[in-house]
Amino acid sequence: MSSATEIPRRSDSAAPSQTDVVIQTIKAMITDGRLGPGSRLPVEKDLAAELAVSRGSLREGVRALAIMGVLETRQGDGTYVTSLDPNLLLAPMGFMVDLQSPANGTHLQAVRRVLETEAVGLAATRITDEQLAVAGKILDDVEPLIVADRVLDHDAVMDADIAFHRIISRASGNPALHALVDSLASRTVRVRMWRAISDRGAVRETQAEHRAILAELIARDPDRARIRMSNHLLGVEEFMDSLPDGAPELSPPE
Amino acid sequence: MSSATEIPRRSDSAAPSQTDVVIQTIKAMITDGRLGPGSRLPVEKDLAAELAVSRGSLREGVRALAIMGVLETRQGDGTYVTSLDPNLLLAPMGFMVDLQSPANGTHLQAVRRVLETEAVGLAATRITDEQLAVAGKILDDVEPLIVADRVLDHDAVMDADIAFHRIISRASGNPALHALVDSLASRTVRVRMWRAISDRGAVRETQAEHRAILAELIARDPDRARIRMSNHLLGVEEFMDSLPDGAPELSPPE
DNA sequence: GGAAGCGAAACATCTGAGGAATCTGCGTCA
DNA sequence: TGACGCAGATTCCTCAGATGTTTCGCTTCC
Repeated sequence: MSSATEIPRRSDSAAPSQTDVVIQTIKAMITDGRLGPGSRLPVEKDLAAELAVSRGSLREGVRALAIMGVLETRQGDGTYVTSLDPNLLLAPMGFMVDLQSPANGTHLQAVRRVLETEAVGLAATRITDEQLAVAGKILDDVEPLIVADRVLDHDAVMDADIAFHRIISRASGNPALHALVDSLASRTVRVRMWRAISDRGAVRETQAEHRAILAELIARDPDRARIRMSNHLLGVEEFMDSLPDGAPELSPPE
Repeated sequence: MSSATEIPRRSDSAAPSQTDVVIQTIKAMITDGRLGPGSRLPVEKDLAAELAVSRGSLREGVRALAIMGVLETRQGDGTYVTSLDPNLLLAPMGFMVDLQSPANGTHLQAVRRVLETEAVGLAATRITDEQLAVAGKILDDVEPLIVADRVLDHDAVMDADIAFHRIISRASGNPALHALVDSLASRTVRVRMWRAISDRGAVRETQAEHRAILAELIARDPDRARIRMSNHLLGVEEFMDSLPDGAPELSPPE
């Protein structure tokens, strides 16, 4: 084996904790088909006995899986397997994206650009007239919030940005792609993004790029839509790269 | 809002469990900068008191974060924040990919194709001679295992496949991209993939495609490398699409 | 027949205890 | 003086029991 680089492996087979046993066993139950979406798990006491662990350890494992969106516990009812939809399982990824340092944020942004470019290309031939109308309305509603390259309501503009991109990725028809793009462009990431755009006085420019993307979608032209989206996100990347970096929310010394 | 599909939202603000409090608080500590990579957390007792939860609830939250690769607990020592590297944080995503149904597997495969195509394009201008040599050796070593379109050692061929693609994505120079590609092409996914390839008698063809990709990398030609990779993964997608589908070993009857 | 009420079932949380692994400081010895 | 080994302290790991809260299903009553 080419063990090669020093990949830090947490799951040393040496000491699998009780909680790890729980997680691995339940995962195996699902992949084996013993448990399917919507299935109900045995009650805590029984399952703990079956896996030969205490209820406390079982709960730790179940909770971890619940956080990851695999299981869902309902007090007074029971524990169930979720639908296992991509949106549900990829949601926690946004959590991890938030924890990335700004340096890696640049890398993630590049990934996002690639994926959204693909998404807009797919969407160009699949997006419905209704979706196009909604996207257009989003851009229209934002317009009055921008005056002389200053933003009146940052949150509203950001929400519109999220909604606009989300409609497009959803229209791609690939739920996994949609979920992934959504995770990569979490709210935390976008806060940094819009600060960069705002600092550079590029709010109107960004808005214009959005309109250009929408125009290509209306024209149902995948190639041109890709170019517009790619250009749009490339611009955002440049803004973020030139950001002073530094800690996320920490008040910059200057 | 276009609430659209009935996405089951677990995080109803109505009832944030104690464990959720723990997770959110610790996450906030990290994003705020109060805790950085390598930082040590207060001991269980103190932290539980600070967050006003019992040790058990605290442990559930800490464990969940540990599973996600954010924290690392060392018995007898303490609890620490990990390096927060993309490889570490995106690793659990492979777990979620494994749980996807075959139907969504097709969608994930499409995402993988897009990302790996980008990766190979970036790698073409950055890959080192050493990495090229290793990639070449991987393909050479696999050759004798294939005779008349039959595979002697499935595991070995699959490992080689993983290693080949991994070297390329690593050479892209984008750690986030590398980590993501790695997660999408988990071992479980590849098992299905190679079964499809094998069933279609396309083993030699696949090997030839790998060699074509390597040739373009040696030539340092990003455009051609992209085409080769895209073609390669598109072929794999087709094989998988034509697979009898159906759940692996799922027995729905009750 | 329908609705309100009761009780069982199940998860949520807390508390206390003992065990195992690790680190630290001190003493001993060469 | 330096290295080694041992004991204590620290910390996480696991377990067990008890109580609170929520939900579901059945019964009873109007």
